[in-house]
Amino acid sequence: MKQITKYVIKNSLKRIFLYRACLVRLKLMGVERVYSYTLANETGVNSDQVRKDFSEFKITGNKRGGYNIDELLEKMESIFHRNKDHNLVLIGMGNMGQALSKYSRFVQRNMNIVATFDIDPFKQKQRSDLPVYSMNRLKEIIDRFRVKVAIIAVPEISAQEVADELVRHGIKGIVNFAPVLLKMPPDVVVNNVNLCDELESVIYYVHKLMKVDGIKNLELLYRDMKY
Amino acid sequence: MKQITKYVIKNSLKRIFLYRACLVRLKLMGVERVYSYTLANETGVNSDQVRKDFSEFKITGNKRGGYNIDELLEKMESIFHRNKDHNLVLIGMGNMGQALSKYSRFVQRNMNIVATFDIDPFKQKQRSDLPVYSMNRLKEIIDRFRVKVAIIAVPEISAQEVADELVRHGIKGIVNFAPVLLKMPPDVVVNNVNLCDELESVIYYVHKLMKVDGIKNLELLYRDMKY
DNA sequence: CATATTTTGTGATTTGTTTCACATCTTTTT
DNA sequence: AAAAAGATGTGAAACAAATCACAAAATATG
Ligand SMILES: NC(=O)c1ccc[n+]([C@@H]2O[C@H](COP(=O)([O-])OP(=O)(O)OC[C@H]3O[C@@H](n4cnc5c(N)ncnc54)[C@H](O)[C@@H]3O)[C@@H](O)[C@H]2O)c1
Ligand SMILES: NC(=O)c1ccc[n+]([C@@H]2O[C@H](COP(=O)([O-])OP(=O)(O)OC[C@H]3O[C@@H](n4cnc5c(N)ncnc54)[C@H](O)[C@@H]3O)[C@@H](O)[C@H]2O)c1
Repeated sequence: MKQITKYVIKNSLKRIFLYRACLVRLKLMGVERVYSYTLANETGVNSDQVRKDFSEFKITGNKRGGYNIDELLEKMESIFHRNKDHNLVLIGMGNMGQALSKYSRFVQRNMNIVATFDIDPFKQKQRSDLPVYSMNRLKEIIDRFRVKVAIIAVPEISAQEVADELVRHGIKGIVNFAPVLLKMPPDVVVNNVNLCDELESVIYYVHKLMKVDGIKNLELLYRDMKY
Repeated sequence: MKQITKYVIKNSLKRIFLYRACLVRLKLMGVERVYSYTLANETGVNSDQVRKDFSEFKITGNKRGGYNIDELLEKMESIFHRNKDHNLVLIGMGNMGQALSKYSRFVQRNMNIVATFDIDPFKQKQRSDLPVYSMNRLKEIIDRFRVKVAIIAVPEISAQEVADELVRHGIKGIVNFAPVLLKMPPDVVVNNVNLCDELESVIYYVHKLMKVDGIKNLELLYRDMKY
């Protein structure tokens, strides 16, 4: 029962990520407690929204006293299952795959790429920080490290095939950099990251902004962009 | 007059990108005409939505006859200003920058990275397909190629500073890979691409899916994920 | 050429999200 | 200790997005 599988990160979840990043920064600066409007200012949303978002995720603070940063972060960590480590596999060690494999922030956030895979025997021989295996060791590694989430960075043409194999071996979540919609069973989460689209949408909005004349229209446009 | 600047690609715009990719594929397969439900099937949305989206972007077809693929694509090209070329600059030729600079699909979609920049003199000397300049040639290149949109792939710590410089030289749109919110004048469009967040959100939804028991809850979850 | 069929395009309706407004709780001040 | 001030948390209201439903148009059929 395969179907086109894709999802959009809910805006409220996106904002939660924003708040968290902001909290981490404030904590480093020695701040201990924040108010909804503190977070609002720092993240460019409004304070009602901050509180509503918190309410959606069952996060509470102290009336009048705001929120204790440590408590907030702890709650968020448990919401995002960051108290445990998450093992990942990365398929495709081309340009994109190499860059991702070297990205240290994944580890900082408890997401460890335990191994990478490529069909190209040459790529397998290159030495890099992470092992590059051939595809026939996929099952072994996924089982050994109990991997549930994979990153696909193979060419468009191979993406579906690779995704199918991943799912056969028990993968339940995929971040897909190939610009294709994958057909997957409904219990697999697929997040498509399409960098061309991200760029094009900026170009689109820039053109729109340049065409706008009056202040009125500008405000309408900002609304449109969810400013 | 700087402020936190960010925007979210409207879902309707995201879907338009989806339709276009699908149309390109169908055209290659020799298909000439599509119906709203064709696109709906291929992209996993429903056909009412396809028509509503088209209506939002002033795209029309023939009653009973559906849409002619060539006409559709032409209209979309003009909506996205793809009839003209778009020159881009890329700042930061580290792991991410290198990968992006080699991504051929940008060019296929009329987006040309005309030059890249890095403060590291060593990076400037490496030979690559694209020139790697020092930052003091930024203005010259932006002016010469009438660049309006830039890609930031420098470390978090330098991103704001680099963005400020870009804006001083006339850049109006930024795709920012550094995990920081930029403070920008309101007439600059900033699209933050945060790959950690993309991954974490998948982990989040995978956990949610695994916890779900009944079919009922599954449906609720799908709704939540904008399946 | 009249009738049946199919598909678009869009108001009307439903569903979802954001903003508003204020009761409630907590801390500070007098 | 009472009053004032400041912040949260959450229904209600306003706004936005998605789905429904159907008239209107185009094509096919007999
Ligand atoms: N390079 C970028 O900046 C960039 C940006 C956005 C998206 N992408 C997308 O990411 C994907 C990879 O891009 P890239 O530039 O790294 O391409 P690439 O050609 O450099 O790398 C692809 C890698 O995948 C490997 N591969 C191919 N088929 C495979 C298979 N069946 N199983 C395992 N490995 C396989 C190849 O050996 C190669 O190493 C593409 O879909 C591309 O569209 C790339
Ligand atoms: N590598 C990844 O896969 C990845 C993924 C997502 C996001 N990012 C983000 O992208 C950015 C770059 O990541 P990276 O892995 O390529 O880092 P990197 O350290 O490999 O590269 C950064 C490059 O920027 C250059 N630089 C530093 N300061 C500069 C300045 N002021 N002006 C011009 N150039 C400057 C450095 O010389 C270096 O070449 C970071 O913000 C990172 O968080 C990277």
